[in-house]
Amino acid sequence: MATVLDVARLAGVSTATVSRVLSGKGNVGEAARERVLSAVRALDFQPNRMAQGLRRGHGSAVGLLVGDIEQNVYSALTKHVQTALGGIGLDLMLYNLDHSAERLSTILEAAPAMGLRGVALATTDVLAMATVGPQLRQLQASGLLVVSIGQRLHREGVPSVVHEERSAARRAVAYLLESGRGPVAYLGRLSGSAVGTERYRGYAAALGDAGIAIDRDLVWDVSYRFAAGYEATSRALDAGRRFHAVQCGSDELALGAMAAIQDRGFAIPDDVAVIGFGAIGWGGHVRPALTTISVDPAAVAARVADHFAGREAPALTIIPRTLLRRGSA
Amino acid sequence: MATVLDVARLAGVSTATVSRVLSGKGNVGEAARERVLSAVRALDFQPNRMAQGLRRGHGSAVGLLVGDIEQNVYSALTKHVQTALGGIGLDLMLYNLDHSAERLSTILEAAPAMGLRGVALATTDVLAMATVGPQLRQLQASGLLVVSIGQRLHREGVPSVVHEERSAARRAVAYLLESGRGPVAYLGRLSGSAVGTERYRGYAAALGDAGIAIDRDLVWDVSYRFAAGYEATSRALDAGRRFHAVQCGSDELALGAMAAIQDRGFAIPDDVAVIGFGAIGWGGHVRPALTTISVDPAAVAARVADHFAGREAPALTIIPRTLLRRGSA
DNA sequence: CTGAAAGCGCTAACAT
DNA sequence: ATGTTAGCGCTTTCAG
Repeated sequence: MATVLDVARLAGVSTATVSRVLSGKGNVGEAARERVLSAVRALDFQPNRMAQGLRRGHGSAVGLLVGDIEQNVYSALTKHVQTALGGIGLDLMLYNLDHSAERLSTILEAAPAMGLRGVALATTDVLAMATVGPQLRQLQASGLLVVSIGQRLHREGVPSVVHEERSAARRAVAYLLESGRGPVAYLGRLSGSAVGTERYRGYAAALGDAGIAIDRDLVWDVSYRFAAGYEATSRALDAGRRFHAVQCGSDELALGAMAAIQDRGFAIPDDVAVIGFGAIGWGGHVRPALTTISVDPAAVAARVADHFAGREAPALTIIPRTLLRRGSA
Repeated sequence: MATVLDVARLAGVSTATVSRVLSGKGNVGEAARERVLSAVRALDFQPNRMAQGLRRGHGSAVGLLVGDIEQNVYSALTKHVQTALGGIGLDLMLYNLDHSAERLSTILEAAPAMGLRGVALATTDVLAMATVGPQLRQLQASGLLVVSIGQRLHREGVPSVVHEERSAARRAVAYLLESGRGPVAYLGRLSGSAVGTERYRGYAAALGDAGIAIDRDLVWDVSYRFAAGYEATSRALDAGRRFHAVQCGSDELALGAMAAIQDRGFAIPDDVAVIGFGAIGWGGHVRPALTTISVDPAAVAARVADHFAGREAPALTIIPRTLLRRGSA
């Protein structure tokens, strides 16, 4: 591994000049610059990131904290964030929270010592701001860049990049109602999830718009995974609840609901229409194909990169969603 | 951020002693150790990873290079690898290869300067060993730990942790044949994928065992994604090919095949049985539920961690697979 | 058992 | 425009 000193010697300049050429800061004569550059190439020099980090006070990796990388929403996000960060010379340190608040705190606690340039928090779990808030502020005070993805924390001073939630759900449910698919049930996580509540509110708003009262028996509060969707829907079906559509809080849930409906011999969408939320990969390939609400991880990643690149960016960015009409509704 | 010097001062010892206590290397008197430890707690000291890395010559993060994090196989693997590495004090730097050989080379090239402790290569794409081989050896020469996941590179001197491929496929196809589901088609990537060929060979072996000749029209060489499976199967169906089962090289492909079959009004598994490969998350929730071949990311991660922990581990570990019988076959 | 001191590779004042 | 130099925080000989 060649060092700046090797480059400096070969180019016949001092290490300071090498550093200046490489960083682009400070004035360097054309002749010297040329020689440095060719020495860099000749030695295949790559600056040692740890030394740079030690000197600068922070490294060149951003910590991405995701709720659960195994869920497609997060893996798709991760992919785009990694690409976007790579574009501005930043690496990605991945931390899987596994939806654990304790783990989140531990990681936040260790972030400065880790040499992270910043932290991107991507979880929709409701955060205990009493403990997380101070930690986040502490990080910012240490000079770390902090960004929230999917959850609005801009009031807490954390720039946030989120998707539209309530209005998107509202439009989807309105579509169901207009298509004569009522009564419409809601399947999703109401508490514990920062976005779950918003989505439910969109459902409630759409019913309100249509002058329909909310039927508590048609609102199922569950976790986000497949099994939860399957069970809740099965229970409702077996209990003889009357509904002709289900708006789900996630695609996983929607798939679970579809399985429950199909297992009981009902047809989708004729007997029961289903709309998911999140447009994960396989939704279009299931039969019937899942009608769902879009996500735009690339747009999110682009905005997140803006923040880490130090580019001007709004404290709150809201990415729009659209209804993806496919076979299930 | 407290430094070793702060701790040393508070404990009334030298920084060397603090370092010795923290690393557990070297002898330290009981009294001194106690004082250091309580000083560490009092100051909430956490060693600066970049300084440690600079001094030691390498950092404490492992680079995980995955083919495509958005594919469930890789995200599940990543999750477990991150957990396992965390257990031995290592962080995870994620690099998404996007199946690009060029990107792989770039990352491998930069790895030492990045301060990585090691690199875990998780891709089943066929590697151009002429260029990748030397790079890998170069990394090892620089003291980086290198492990291959999913692809056998132990002959190249890279310890590998892989799943059973050929024999697992062979058993699955044999099961199809024994259940009277023949003729059996094979849908998967034959070239370009290091495991695709192996899986196909398992298929071929099972046919051979049953004394059946391979019908080239029933072997579809495609990429790994949904769409490819859908199209290949549609084409075969529309061309009037005769087969009553499809062994697929991946679950994504299987889902595509199922959609094609269902779209043409055929029943699964009665008209055509389908077996996937890989047991990704949603397979059990589709209808009919996908019969597939298991994966064990936790087992893989555990072995990978063994390598990075410097624990004794075999040059080649093969994780067994089992047939997961569900509804589609 | 413990301390002093050198130095990992780099950057940023500070000189010139 | 360019060089000199002082560390960033830590580990590790080398002395004692």
